[in-house]
Amino acid sequence: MQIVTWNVNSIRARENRVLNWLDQHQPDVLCLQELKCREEEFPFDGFDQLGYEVSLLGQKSYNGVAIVSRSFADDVETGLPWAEDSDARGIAATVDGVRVVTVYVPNGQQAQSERWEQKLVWLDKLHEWLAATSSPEDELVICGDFNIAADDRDLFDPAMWHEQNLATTEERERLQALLDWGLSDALRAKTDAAEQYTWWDFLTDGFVFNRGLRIDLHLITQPLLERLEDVVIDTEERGGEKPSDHAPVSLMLRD
DNA sequence: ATGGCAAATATCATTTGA
Repeated sequence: MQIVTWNVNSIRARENRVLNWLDQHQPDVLCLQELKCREEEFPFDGFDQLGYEVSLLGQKSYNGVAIVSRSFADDVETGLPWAEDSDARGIAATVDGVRVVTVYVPNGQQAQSERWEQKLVWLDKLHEWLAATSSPEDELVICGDFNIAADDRDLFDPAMWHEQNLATTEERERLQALLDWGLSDALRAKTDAAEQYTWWDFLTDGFVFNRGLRIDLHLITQPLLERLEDVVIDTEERGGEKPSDHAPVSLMLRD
């Protein structure tokens, strides 16, 4: 089973890229973040034609998340991690027996800022929601753009990033708390290697110089850890004309 | 003193991203 996470940075700007990738790779589940559109603006037709269904939570201009699946998406839940959140940042569904949760964690803008404080609260709420609705014994994956570099191997310049937004102790503690509940960072279960980046900046042409971050993650429970085959970052998709600034990341599970 | 890019909005400039 292949479960992919991809921050597409606008589904309308990336429609052809996403459909071509989907057709070529044929994953079971494709989780998308940063749709940047309302539900009525989502390009459903191309997904239909490839034999996929789309469950989504849209929002004008910002955020927006979707679960694209080959099989029926059961028990779709939106409004995560809490019902009153005005941002479209979370959706969950059960596909082929696996509970798939995908999130777009708030960016935080700058360490110690008001947005950063809200990011910490959002992560606390995600933890509360998870603990209230799920068990570490479930076959469950939380994937998405966490906007946190788990440790210094996940940063291109640790000295420059020291205690900066995405790399602060407080953010890393929130991520660790999720792991302590009963999740494993799937890529780290496979490799200790540095430079396993999933994002490269547009501003300074980061991809060309491999100045990237690993911020797109799959966190999996023990039952899925036992099925873990590999995690594959498709850096090729970051190249060419008009890519997203994030690469698709695939969780490969044994049947 | 803080550039450089990309996307959305209805904009000819601002916000957000990470």
